Amino acid sequence: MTNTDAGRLLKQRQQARPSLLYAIKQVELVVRAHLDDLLKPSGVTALQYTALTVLQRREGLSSAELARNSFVTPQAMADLVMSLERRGLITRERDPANRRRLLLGLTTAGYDLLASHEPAIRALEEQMLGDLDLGEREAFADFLNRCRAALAVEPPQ
Amino acid sequence: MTNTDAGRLLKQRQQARPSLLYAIKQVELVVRAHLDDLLKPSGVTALQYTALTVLQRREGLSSAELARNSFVTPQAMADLVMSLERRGLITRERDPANRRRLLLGLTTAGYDLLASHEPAIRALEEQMLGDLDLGEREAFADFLNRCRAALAVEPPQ
DNA sequence: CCAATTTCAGGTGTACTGAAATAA
DNA sequence: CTTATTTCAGTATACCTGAAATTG
Repeated sequence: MTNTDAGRLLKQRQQARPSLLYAIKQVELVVRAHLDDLLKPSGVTALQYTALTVLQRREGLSSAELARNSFVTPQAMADLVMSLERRGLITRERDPANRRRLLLGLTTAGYDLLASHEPAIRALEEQMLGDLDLGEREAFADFLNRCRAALAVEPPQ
Repeated sequence: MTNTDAGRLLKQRQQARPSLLYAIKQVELVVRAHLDDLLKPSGVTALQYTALTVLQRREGLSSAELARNSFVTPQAMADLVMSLERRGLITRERDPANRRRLLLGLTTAGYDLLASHEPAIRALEEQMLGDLDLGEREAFADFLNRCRAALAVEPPQ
């Protein structure tokens, strides 16, 4: 069967129910839109905020490790890390055990920024999950973790 | 309590379990990384591919409607739409009932492109869900739809 | 010599704000 | 007159490839 044949068949049945891949993307899109609105006043993007929350949980990561965590190139993460450093939200210090690496950590300003947004972020998550009971939330988290594990070579933490 | 106090408290307990917002973002990140690799040979980005799948399900949308569906500005979507038209994957035709609107539709080349990638996309979804049985998949889809509905003013479709 | 981290250089894609033209 | 859609112009950020320097 040629591609054109396949295309015509697809056009004929015209169904193509939305996939779970698409459903995940849609939820992520609407979450990001809300996050952008929420974070705009403080001048950090959703991407920068996410990087800060990762550093909060795993202090002492290098930029390269952070890049692997987010599936981007080390160069792309370097841009983000430098802008966070310029804003005074993170520090970079040579790893004494391996002088190639620059270990990242949050400054007090970084912690303050996270703390100041925590209530609104928590409220956003609560709005998203409002309809789900405790058991459903646990199942949801479990599904997401299993999906990530099934696609990732190395699960982040 | 000042922000600085909150920041210190957060630093002290050092817990901050990953949120469901973050778990969703992580799954979306790893899916997008796989999608990019998959689509790279054909020269379309994951965003362009997603737009094509939306048009496949809902032919006759305008660019502005597509933009609202993806929570981006009409200008941002116009860029994407024009590049799809330049590649010959979609058509734009004046809506006879409302001559402001340009209705979007897939060309045969557009359908062929979707059809040629369908098996790999389906395999990617299967790899992601490999661990989940049928009942869990239905519950997962249900959770995602309820989360989107809880955050979106207007559910797409 | 090879691998990992960082940095420099340059290019492209994405999405934004602001503003204007057209049509309902 | 107001609103929606599209288009034009300019800008910032994000992310990429390629290459070089440093260290292990």
